[in-house]
Amino acid sequence: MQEAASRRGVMSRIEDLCAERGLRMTEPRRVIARVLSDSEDHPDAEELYDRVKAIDPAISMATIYRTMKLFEEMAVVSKRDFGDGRARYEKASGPEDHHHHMIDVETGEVIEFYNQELEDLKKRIARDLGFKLVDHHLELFGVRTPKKH
Amino acid sequence: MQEAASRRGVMSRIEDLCAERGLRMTEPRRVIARVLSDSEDHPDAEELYDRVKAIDPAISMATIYRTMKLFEEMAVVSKRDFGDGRARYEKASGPEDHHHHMIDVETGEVIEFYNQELEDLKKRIARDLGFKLVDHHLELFGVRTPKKH
DNA sequence: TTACATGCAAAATATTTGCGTAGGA
DNA sequence: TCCTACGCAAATATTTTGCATGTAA
Repeated sequence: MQEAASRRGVMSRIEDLCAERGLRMTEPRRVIARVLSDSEDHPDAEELYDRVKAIDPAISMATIYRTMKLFEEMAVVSKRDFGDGRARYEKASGPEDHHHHMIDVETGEVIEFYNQELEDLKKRIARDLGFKLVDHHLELFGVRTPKKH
Repeated sequence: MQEAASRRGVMSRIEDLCAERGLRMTEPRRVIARVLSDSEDHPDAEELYDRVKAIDPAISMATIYRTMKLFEEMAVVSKRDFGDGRARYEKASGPEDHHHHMIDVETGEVIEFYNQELEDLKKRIARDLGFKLVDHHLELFGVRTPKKH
């Protein structure tokens, strides 16, 4: 298990990153950063807004979107798309922990997975096409198969 | 090269599929099916609308969306997401030709590729997670690397 | 102090839907 | 004929933006 953000004093990992990169750390950004740091799922803007409002009700939806765009540009969060019409966000992890998503099309449940073979293969495919990989998304959509007995 | 749709008489491949599946073949559906059959790229709704209007100006945007949803449910087209805010469509290909997309983040250029190793790996990952794969999306985002000299 | 971030509300985008009419089987 | 698809326009849903004000550095 990696070093827990909440045990490193008052600042979350995401706050650290923002500070390192010279961003002006305002109250809304601090709150949003902490909510993201504490989230283990894939909230959309509305869901983030709810969680942030629970801490500081003055923060607006516009700031959620503006901050997500900022954090995304700074590679602090990743934007995801699971096929419903809205964007979802999760804290960015380094290239050494680039997981993907298996989506249960019947329940909407999202399972994260990581596969080293896949990581290697993707890099190889990109290189063969003459590209350096900047980002990549993989979503698998499936139905649960009954357990064999 | 597979049998060209336009040489099989008046009906496009997509029209065939619709007929086979007992869909009422209206004029708008016929036109949209042909536009899709003739498209080798990944048009969004607006772009499809333009191409369709060029053939029959009476066809509305609502019908584009309604028909895309219908065709998607019938597995006649696939919906794609390349990270800008809109859905893109392309004619569905069988599981034996499931290609993916490499997107040049600097130019927006989209390159299709196919990789059998990747197909096998994805199926294996899904199975290991207890799922049967229904659909899957992979997009690689990258920058072109200068040719070695 | 001063540039930049914020809240609010309006705008822009993308997509869906209700309703009365038209058209395919 | 009869059911369903269609066009139109209004409605939704999501995300972005202009502007006046507030605030971190």
